[in-house]
Amino acid sequence: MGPTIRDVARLAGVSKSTVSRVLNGDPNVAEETRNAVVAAIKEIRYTPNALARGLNTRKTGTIGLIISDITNPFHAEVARGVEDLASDFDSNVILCNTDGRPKKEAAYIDLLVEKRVDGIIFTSVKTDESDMTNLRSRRIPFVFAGRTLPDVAADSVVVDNILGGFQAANHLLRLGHQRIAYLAGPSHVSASMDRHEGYCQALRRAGIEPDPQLVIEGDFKQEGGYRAMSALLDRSLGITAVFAANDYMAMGALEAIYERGLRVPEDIAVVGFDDIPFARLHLVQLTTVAQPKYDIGAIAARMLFERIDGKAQDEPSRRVVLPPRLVIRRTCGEYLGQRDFAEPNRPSRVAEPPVGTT
Amino acid sequence: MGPTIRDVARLAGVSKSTVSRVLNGDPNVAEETRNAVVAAIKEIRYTPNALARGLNTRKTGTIGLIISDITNPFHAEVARGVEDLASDFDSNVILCNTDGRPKKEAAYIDLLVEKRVDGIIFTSVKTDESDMTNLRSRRIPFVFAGRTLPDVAADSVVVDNILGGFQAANHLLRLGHQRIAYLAGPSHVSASMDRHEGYCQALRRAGIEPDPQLVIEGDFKQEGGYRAMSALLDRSLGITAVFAANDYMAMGALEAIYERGLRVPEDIAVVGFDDIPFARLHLVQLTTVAQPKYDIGAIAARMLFERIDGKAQDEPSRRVVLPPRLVIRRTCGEYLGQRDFAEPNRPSRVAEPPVGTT
DNA sequence: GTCCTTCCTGGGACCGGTCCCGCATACATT
DNA sequence: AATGTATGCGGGACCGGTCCCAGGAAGGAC
Repeated sequence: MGPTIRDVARLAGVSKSTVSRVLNGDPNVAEETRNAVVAAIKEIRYTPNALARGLNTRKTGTIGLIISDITNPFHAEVARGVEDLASDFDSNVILCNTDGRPKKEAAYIDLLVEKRVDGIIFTSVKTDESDMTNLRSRRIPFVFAGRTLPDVAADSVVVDNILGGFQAANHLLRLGHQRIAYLAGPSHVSASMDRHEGYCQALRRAGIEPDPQLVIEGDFKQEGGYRAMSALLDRSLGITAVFAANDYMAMGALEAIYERGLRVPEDIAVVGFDDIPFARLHLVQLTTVAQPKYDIGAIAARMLFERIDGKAQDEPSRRVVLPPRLVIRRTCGEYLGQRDFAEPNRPSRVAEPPVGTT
Repeated sequence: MGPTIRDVARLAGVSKSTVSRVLNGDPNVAEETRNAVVAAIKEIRYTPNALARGLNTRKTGTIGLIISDITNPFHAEVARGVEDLASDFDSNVILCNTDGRPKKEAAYIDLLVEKRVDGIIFTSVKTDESDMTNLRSRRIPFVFAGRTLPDVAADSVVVDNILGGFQAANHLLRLGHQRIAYLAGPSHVSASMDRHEGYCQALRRAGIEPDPQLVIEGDFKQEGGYRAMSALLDRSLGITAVFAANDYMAMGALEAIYERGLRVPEDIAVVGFDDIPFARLHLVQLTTVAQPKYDIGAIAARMLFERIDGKAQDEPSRRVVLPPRLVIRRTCGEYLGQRDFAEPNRPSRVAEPPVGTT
């Protein structure tokens, strides 16, 4: 259909090998020849066919991003980090929303393998081990962003969830709270477990034995946070503060609290996790533990490209742990009154991934 | 590297043509032969190479999605609609964030053309006409989602922005407001212009001549909404209500209003546009004009695939106009007190695109 | 002048599929 | 028995590039 490399060759009066050389910036081409080829390319508006190229270079310049739901602002921010970095590496990102369903995930992986993507980034929550070994045997590199799979030896970049949980609980403790509830995520998610672990550590360090009654499981969504908080309040357990495993659940919790005519933070203090955009809204001012969402994606992508480019070909798997950051706003009572607009979350230059090998 | 179709053929004792037939579900294959081939495929874990296939079928099963920023919840929702539908059509979506920069957009288009995507969906704001004619000449179908380019004859699906603007202003008018400000988006964006047009129509119908002083330009972002609203309030123009061209700017406006110690809706009523998730937060309860974001993406994708599959090959370009929907919450004073959780925004079955030809 | 490099270029196998064409066999038709 | 037709399968050109290999021309060393 469109013009091919042969058409260019014919017009420029050279062989297709030479055109190919020009296309790939081979220095061993006479200036004159190069100009002729470039002119011919312009003239017939030739665009190389990446399929044909990929067929024998075994590089497609495309990576897959497996994500549970791009509609979730946390994931959107991670995705943005991934895409920006891919763009720097002249790569494209294929977006795959799995809604956390293993079947969808497996189907997507198959598709990505068929398309011979250069690598895959996983953000989604559950992942089948057999898929991993499949990818491994096909030598398709992959990395986990924002989560990790205990048994799979693979590159990953995560936030220190234990530390984050500790920071959240510790902040509440130093404000004098003693009865602090934890709104957990689904029990199989390691992030939620780790945050709980940090919460327990903080309590124990303060000489308080964690009370299992104060822990209730949610689903990482607003509705679940609302229900969990409502249930907690109904039991009148003397709670004065609550730490939600993510901001969405904190949102639901706030709602439940306000609905009962209670005040935040006077009656109940609230801390979230993630620092999604809504948390910094003037009306909300949620105190929360911020994750470097964009960096998680960007660093994961950088690690992936290092594998792809063969720089880190056969190194052992690396695990980058990023620090969480407590952002103090209004919902715990230390509101300082200043505006707090979206901070620039797109570093002009993404930092090299901190070394940290496992 | 990996096993090829020849390996399968050898193992099954047939020719590669036959394997290809099995792969593509050709009925003219003996049951026995088919079984042998399937078994061979299983045994050596063969995965067809989509590059090789695409090279001569001229179909890649991949579409491009050009978007300004996936981090924007409006776009994320549209993207989700696109991706879900692509998935139904066994296609993948390549995500391209342009930040509205024409240069980035042009670069992405080139890349997508090189990869021979089956089609492209545009959501981003500015688009170079020459890129369009380029795509046209290469016979790569494309459709606009959520916006339209006046001079380019192409498929598009948009919300009726004039009607939306009318609904917003009309709602404020029937609540008794007379001095209604409009926080516009960038002046070159047709959506903002159209919403302004609807706003003017509503005012005129109520016998009020629109006052240019009450219109101020923002940037579709929170910060811009904050600045615009602050400027407006500083001028003491007797404003009792404000219509923001999108929810982000409404957020900023709310902030400016609260900062001055004014109350919403008692002192100033606020209406937004889009209905992004934050708008329904209990703490915010923003009255706004909802766009069917998911459907915009899904319908755009459906239209694109109709072009790709040749069903709508040479039909004239179609323009689908979706109705906006006024969602009354708290910020205008008709708060009814009921909770308002995320409504199910993923239709199990996406409606056929309403016919409507241009 | 001969030989060796270095630079530039062309030829052609190959990447891994699809698909057209042609052939063999089996069975129905006249 | 001769002819026609449907089914099942193999051979090989082709999609549009990359890249190895070989060869010619030019320049330097002896």
